[in-house]
Amino acid sequence: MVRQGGRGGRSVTRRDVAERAGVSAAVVSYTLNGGAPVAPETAQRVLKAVAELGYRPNQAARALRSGSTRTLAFLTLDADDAIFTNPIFAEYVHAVQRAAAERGYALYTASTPGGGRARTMQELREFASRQVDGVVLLASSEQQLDPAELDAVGVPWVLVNTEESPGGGNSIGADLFGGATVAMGHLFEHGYSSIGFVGDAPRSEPRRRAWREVCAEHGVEASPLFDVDFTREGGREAALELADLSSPPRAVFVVSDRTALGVLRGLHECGVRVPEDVAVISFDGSWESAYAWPGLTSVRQPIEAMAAAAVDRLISPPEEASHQVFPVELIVRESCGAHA
Amino acid sequence: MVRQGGRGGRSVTRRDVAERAGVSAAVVSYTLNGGAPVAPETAQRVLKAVAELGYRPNQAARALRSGSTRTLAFLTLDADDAIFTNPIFAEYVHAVQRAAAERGYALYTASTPGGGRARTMQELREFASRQVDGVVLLASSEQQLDPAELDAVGVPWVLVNTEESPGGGNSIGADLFGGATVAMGHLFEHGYSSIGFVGDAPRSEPRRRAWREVCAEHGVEASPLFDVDFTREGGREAALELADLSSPPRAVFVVSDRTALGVLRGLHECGVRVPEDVAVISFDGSWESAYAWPGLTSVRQPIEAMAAAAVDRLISPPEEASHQVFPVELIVRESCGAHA
DNA sequence: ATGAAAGCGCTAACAT
DNA sequence: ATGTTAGCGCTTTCAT
Repeated sequence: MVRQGGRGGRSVTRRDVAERAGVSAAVVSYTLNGGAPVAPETAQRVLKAVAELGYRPNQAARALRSGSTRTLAFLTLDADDAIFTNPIFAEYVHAVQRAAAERGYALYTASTPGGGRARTMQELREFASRQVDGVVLLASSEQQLDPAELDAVGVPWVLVNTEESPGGGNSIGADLFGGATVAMGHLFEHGYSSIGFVGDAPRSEPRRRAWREVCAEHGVEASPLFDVDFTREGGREAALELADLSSPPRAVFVVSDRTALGVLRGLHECGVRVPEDVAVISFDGSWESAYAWPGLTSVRQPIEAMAAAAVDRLISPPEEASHQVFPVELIVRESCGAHA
Repeated sequence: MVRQGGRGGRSVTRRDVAERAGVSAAVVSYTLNGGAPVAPETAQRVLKAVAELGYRPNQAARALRSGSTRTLAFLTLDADDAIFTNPIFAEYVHAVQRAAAERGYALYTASTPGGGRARTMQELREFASRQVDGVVLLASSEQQLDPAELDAVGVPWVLVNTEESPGGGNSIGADLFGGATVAMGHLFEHGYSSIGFVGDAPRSEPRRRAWREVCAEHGVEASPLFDVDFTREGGREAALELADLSSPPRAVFVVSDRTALGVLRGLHECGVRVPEDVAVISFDGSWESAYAWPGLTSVRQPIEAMAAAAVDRLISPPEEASHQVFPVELIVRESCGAHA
């Protein structure tokens, strides 16, 4: 018969340890949490008893008492499967998980499968009732959040993968505009003078803005624009359209690796060579970009640093909420045709 | 000033609700949990108060009292980055997360970055002390677990992504042997008669066994064997080796999509055409395989079904521990050269 | 340096 | 049908 869980009154409690060590229950707590000085010899006995009994403090009780569960949550606000379908998102969860673990926090993960804002708030309240110490929200372009409404739940939160929100609040994002500018500059530098844009981005979106402005600086028209889904299939469709054009652009800038993978696939299908016929440059720098064929030149987002910053913000909230921008880095591979 | 969390004595408790609804605290509980009959009209008042106050039961208190947190944990026993680097693993976490959510459970995720068995046990105990109701362990080929040791922690567990363990315990896995047999059969059926094997698998591993046996049935030598890392880079190295052979095999069976992606990449680098020069068939059926170039023919693992089964096993443990095998399905795409 | 005891918010057994 | 009450295991204040 297998013992079923630490529950059911079977498990070792602080009382058992106290008895075995011949001290009061309080001393066990002191020894373990350093709430008060304990004689070295006493501590020794307590620790021995803890080890012998295999005692682990009941975290539910600790949480009830202290108000903190030493737990964070990660909430994906995107379409249901984005979190495992978009490698950069998967990397984000993992990085947050690691950052949390390093600081002694456990991590809940959840997603709101297309439920919109109401669903997000519901999930946030669920985590609040689970007494989490903070929530990392992975932004989606579709879902507009209201900082005030978020604050009202009473759980510290930070929004990642986002631009600065006019509503304020704590948020973290990569330097999209800067990265796209560098990428576009790289393309022009290497002699491409007709550059298309692939992605699901509104006119004002930083990457799209950078595309337009850098084109303007070089006196060429920013065109064509492929406004497609932020998925592999979206990228593939853009490629098919492109291949059908009478005078296709000589290069394309794609908003994300996930979409770019679809572009690559679509171009292959049509027999369009990369980079000989069309050069491709992309954004994210996920591992996927490294093993694509040809290797995808991409603007790398510093996921680890951003994840760590997000966790730190939750654990020690800054005086004032703000948006934090992280620098990006162009990783040159084969798809842009400029590889050494 | 932002309110900091549901903790700190600020939050709404069952008492507040009781007062506002003009009932005792117990009735609030009854209304919410159905522990006892409540007059419809009273229930109405309670629910109204709950809504007005935005009350959510404190889960720490509930857990302390009832012993159940309605929480599961997902623990990856693999190299640190496998969970986001291997798409099929990422899909697994997500599927478990969904299955758990559908049943009203939250999910912790964690990984044991190369810490070996001791680290795993430690993590398991950590979850036990957090009063989780069960743990899904995602197996790694490197780490051998001892069911008895696992049981001793006192948390229900189930091992997924594994073959039957001689030590017993609850486990779940896909029909590796059957799937590989079908894949190999498909290759022979389409006229390939020299088939290599790429993967990090011991002699007795089901996929490798199937490769050997099906080759034997067709009277051909099972060769060459590329014993490489279970990573993209491993696959790439195998491809480079293969391209260097004086008489390379006409097809290869690769143990996983992740490795196969590396193979594809390596073959492209060497100018080896797929499937014209070498056909490739793989295992997992992750989304990655669909958008590879050429589309990867792969044996699809029923991740969702296995994830759901894992969660069900934890929530309602079977009388007797056992290993459960799930059927797989061959998805034919371009890489095997047999696409319609 | 150590112990006694209050109480976190909840569920459930028992009383009405 | 509703109220009263005893803890769940812990941290922490206040005594000693």
